Order: sequence, then C-alpha cells, then structure tokens
Amino acid sequence: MTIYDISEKAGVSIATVSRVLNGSRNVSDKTREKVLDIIDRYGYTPNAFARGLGLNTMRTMGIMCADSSDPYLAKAVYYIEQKLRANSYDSLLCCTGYAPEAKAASMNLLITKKVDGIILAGSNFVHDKECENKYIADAAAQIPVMLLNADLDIPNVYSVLSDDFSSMYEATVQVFQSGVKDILYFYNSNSYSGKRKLAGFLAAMKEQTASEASAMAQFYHGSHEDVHAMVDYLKNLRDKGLAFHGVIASDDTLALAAVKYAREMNCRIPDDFSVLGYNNSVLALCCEPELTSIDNKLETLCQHLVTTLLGLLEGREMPKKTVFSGEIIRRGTTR
Amino acid sequence: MTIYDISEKAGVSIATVSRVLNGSRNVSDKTREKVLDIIDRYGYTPNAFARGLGLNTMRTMGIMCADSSDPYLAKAVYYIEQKLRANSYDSLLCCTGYAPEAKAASMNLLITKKVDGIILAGSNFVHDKECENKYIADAAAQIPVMLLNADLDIPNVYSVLSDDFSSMYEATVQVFQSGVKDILYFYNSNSYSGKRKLAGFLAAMKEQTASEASAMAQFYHGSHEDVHAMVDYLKNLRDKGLAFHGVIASDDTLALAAVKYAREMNCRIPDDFSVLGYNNSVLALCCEPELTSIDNKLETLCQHLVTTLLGLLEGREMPKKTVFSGEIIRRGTTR
DNA sequence: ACATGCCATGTAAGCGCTTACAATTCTTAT
DNA sequence: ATAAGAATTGTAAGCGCTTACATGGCATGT
Repeated sequence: MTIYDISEKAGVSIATVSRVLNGSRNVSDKTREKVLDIIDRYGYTPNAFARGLGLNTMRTMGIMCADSSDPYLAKAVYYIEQKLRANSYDSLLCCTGYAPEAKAASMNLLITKKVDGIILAGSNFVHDKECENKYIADAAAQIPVMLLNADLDIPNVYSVLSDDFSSMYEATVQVFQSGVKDILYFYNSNSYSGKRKLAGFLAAMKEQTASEASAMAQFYHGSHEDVHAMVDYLKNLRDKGLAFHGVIASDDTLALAAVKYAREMNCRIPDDFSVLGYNNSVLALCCEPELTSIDNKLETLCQHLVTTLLGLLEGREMPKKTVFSGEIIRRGTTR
Repeated sequence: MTIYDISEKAGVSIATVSRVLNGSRNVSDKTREKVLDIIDRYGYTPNAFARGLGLNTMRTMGIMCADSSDPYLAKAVYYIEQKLRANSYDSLLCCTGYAPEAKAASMNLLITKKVDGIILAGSNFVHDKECENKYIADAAAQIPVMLLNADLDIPNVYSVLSDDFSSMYEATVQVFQSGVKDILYFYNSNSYSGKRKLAGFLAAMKEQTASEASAMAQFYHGSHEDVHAMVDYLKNLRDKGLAFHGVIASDDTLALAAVKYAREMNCRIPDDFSVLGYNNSVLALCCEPELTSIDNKLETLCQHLVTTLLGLLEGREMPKKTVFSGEIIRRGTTR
C-alpha cells in the first residue's frame, strides 16, 4: 500500500495525499476528509525510508552512554527517551563502554544512520587532551551534539550539567564541621564531572584543615558492580595505615561499599563513621542506615537538555551551557 | 557527496560503486581498490535513507520495555543492545510505561519506523485475555516479535524465558525446609512471569504444608522505587495479625524492603527472619547481610533472544520457545 | 462582463540508492 | 584463430515519498 494506491482510490493526485499527510494548509476540507477516510479504511502507513529520503530526517535522536545498565545512566537514558518521545522523536541507543576508541566509532555510526542530533549522556565522553575530543568536534560539525554533565568549548556542542564542584564543596564542609576530620574521598572516575567533584572536595578540605589533603583522595579502578572488591580496597587502605572515619564518595555505589566496610569494621554509622554518596539513586535507600546523598536533579537536567536540543533543531538560539545546582539529601549516614 | 560523485571521480558507473559498497563479488580487484580509494579520499558515506529505501531495511531493531531505569530491565536492554550491535544492528529504544494502551501505540510506532524486528523486554507485555494481546499478534503478522521472559502462542512470536516456576518452587522448598514455616510471598506483578513465580511458591507450600497457603501471598501495588512504602506495607500486614518469619519476594527491590522491615522489627537475619529475592541484581549485594537471590541468567537469555531473532531474519527455522533454568545464589539472608 | 488574484490541485522532477538486465570484455577450450 | 561462456561493467528502472512549479477554478472588485 503506497501513496499511489491511496491517491487512486481517493481520486486525487499523490501530491494531494502527501499534503494531507503532512498537514499542509493548501487542501480543501472536503478533499482532506475524503483522503483521510480512504487512508484509514485501507490502513495505509507512509514508508518511513521514503519519507526520510524526501525530508532528510526520520525524527530520530542518538543517545550515547557508556553503560545503560549503570543505575545513574539508566535513569538518564530513561528521562531523555521519555522527553524525546513526548516530542515525537525516537531514540537510537548506543552503549559504547568506556574505551575511548569505541566512542568515535559509535558516534560515526550514529551519524551514518542520520540521526538528527546526538546526546552524550555522562561526562566520560570528554577527555583532557583536545585531540581526544576531536571526534566530538567532528560530529558537532555535522549535527548538534548535547553533553550531559560535561562541558566543552567547541562550536555546536551544548551542555547541561550540575554544579558538581559546589555540591561537593558544600557537602565536604558539612561533613567536616559535623566533626569528622579525617575524610576519605573515594572516587572512580576522572571524567569531567569526576574532576569537578574532586576539586570541590579538595578545596573544602584545604580551607577547613588549612593543609593539602590530597592523600585522602583515593581512586578506585574497577567495575561499578563489584561491591566486594571496593570493600577490600578500603580495608587495604586501612591496613596500610590510612586513617579515616568518614567517606565521601563520587557515586552511590562506592558509598554503599563504604557503608559495608564500616559495618565489617564494626563502626557505628553515623556515630563512629560517616558516609556521603552522590546521585541520590535508588541505592541510597537500600542500605541501613539510608545514605545521605547529593541529588543532582537528573530529571531536570535531562528535560532541559532535550528542550535545548529541540530548540537548536528548530534553528532557535539556545544557551550553550546550562548549570543547575544540586542538593544534599540528608539521611542516616551522616550526623 | 553522493554515489554519483564517487562514480564520476572513479570513472565507473554508480552500479559499480554500489557493488563495491555492498561487497558484491562481481567487481574486479582493480576497480574495487580504485573505488575504495576515492571513497576514503573524499570521505563518502552512503545515505542511510536511500539505502533503506532500496534495501527495505536500515538494520534497526525495536526494543520495548516498560521502564528502562528499572535495574532488571536496564540490564536486559543493555545486554540486548550489545548483542545486536555486535551483529551491526542498532536499537531503537521505546519505554512504554505499564499502561496497556501505550503498548499498542508504541508497537505501531516502531513498525512505522520500519524496524526489522521487535523485542518485548519483560513479561508485562502479555496479558491474560487474548484480546489484550491482539496488538502483539498484529505486529507479529508484519515482523518477527521476540518475548523476553514471557510466552505466547501466536504465530511469528518467539520466546526466550527462564523457568520461573521451578526456580521459585525450589527456593520455597529450601526456605521451608530450613525451618521457616510461615513464609510470606511478596510480589508486585501479575505478569506472565509473575504468575509463574507465584504458582511455584504456592505449589511448594501446598506440598510442604499440605494446605492452601494463598493467604500468605501478598500483592504490593506501588512504585518499584518507593522502598519506604513497601516497608510500611509489610508492617501493616503484621499489625493486622499476619504472622511471618520469612519473605520470598518476586523481585530484589521487594526483598530489600523485607530486609529493611526485619531490621526495623529488630529481627536478626537470617536467624529470626529469612529473605529471598529474585533477579540477583546489584541490589542483592547492597544490603546487610547480602541477599540470597535467584539468578535467572539474564545475559544468557538476552543473547539467545538476539540469536533467535537474527536467525529468524535470515529465514532460518528457530525454536519457538527456549527455556533456561535459574539458579539460587545463597547469601546471608537465608539459613 | 472582465481582469485580478488566490486557492486547490496536478505534473513531474528529484532524493540517493539497489539491482535486473543488457552490453562489453576477457578466458578458455577447441 | 574462434566460438562459447564467464566475468565485469553499464544502463536504466524502480523504491515511495516531497515539493517547486504549472494549471485551472472561483470569488472579488471594478
């Protein structure tokens, strides 16, 4: 069933059918109804490929993320997909993993598939060296690129992010002033937002202790799912003589491991040991006591991101960078 | 840059360029090289829409799920996407929510977009009444439809699922025989696989206690994220006089709530109170003690599902239904 | 009654590719 | 050397749609 069949049955030209389909104003009400009637009598659906070829779009957006099963990214993907769908865009999902090479390839793949825009969900897509971000610049030269939780000074690349520095700064000050002086910062990402968080922690500690505390920032290099390995890592630190009575984590997963660690060490939380997480994910409610965590307003970020992207596609001027501030959700793991 | 430009620069016809692009054997090595050389010198990429129009496929699969941020579904989507990508298929993600009306609409949307096949991730897509599954039958009449964790006797609908009945039966027997006689079955889904699990529990209990235990199966109707509400629900049951010293949950989220409940009641786990979850998700490692949970081999299921789908598209005969058995992962919440 | 202009419709030329079929060139066996 | 057949290449007809432009009908103002 093609547009020709419909035009024939309705006794009009294919141009008229096409006009009806595309909501053109230049069709008399009578013809429109006649065509519409035939269309749903015969159950016709336009061929998306032909349509795409003619219009040069299939209203599809590319969403890239390292791992859509990571709780935080899963949420991001979900919010973005919903918001896009509400604007009748479909989402082509592309999980790249964390290897840099794969990212450029995936990006090209999406462009090849002719998506209307690309969303990079997660700050791990931007790197330090400019040359490593070339793949983003290349893509942005062709279609709009949106960054979630990262920032990059490249034309046609737009960002929506939370103010990780301030959130982490603020949180650190609070924990410190609650009496926990030896705070371990536990993080697993050197991504853009990972760095901002770390900087926030360090700035606060420097200010509070009037000394460099960088030794207290420990990088965890491992799967975000292997909680046992994280706990072992913390034990190991302790065995090596690093003293800490509180952990601020760059992520709820790590924070949970810290809670587990404290429990295994027989520390009472929050009396003897404080833990603070980041992202305020479901995980925060899953431990005992519940996790104090920084909520970075993911849903708002995602909605804003999509709004910006759609605006861009409509040719409107949009803010190149939008920053939202986070919020500390106090629960049982801090005092 | 189109195929015409390339053909001109290479001094061959567009047919030859197309043949090179599609790996046709009927091209001399010399011409192939010449064309390939021009192609990457000028950086040409075929137009996907035109290609789609000609080939009637864009190598895209539709993945539908109620909520891709649900930990279990997120994993499923991830595994499926990865396996598809490894076979150079892209994934169009479509989160439908749990409302039945939305499902049919989303399905049509995907078909309209000309996906090569549709994957329904999660058993909530199949309903009791045959008429409610009509939307699946309609879709299946057009393209192959794969069901994850569900089963439906409709032509052109293929299923890959885990043996939920047996897993739950087995688990229930184990918990019962460990000495917990008054087990509460806590579930939140009447989906296909939800029913199978419940049946497994009931069958085991009937056998063990030689009496109907249906009163001990309690349905929780609420968000999978609102842990507090779940705990309250359990407290409420207890206040109403329902005695239970163990909970078997249809899902790790519910199981976590049970752990929380037990803790608030000051029951020691597993001595005074046993909990068993389902899905063996990350959550299982997040509580204290860690959750005994049924692993239903999601990755295997997903890989098999994609293999089947791809086989179908290649016109091969494939098993209409594949069942894998689960495994009980014993951890600290059962004795 | 007639020119003016607008609105509705039709015609036909793409969009960029695939592929059946025709044409040409190259092998190989005789 | 030559005919038959295989391998390579070209020609052109779609695939199903959008849309610029052309055409014709009708209302309006004079």
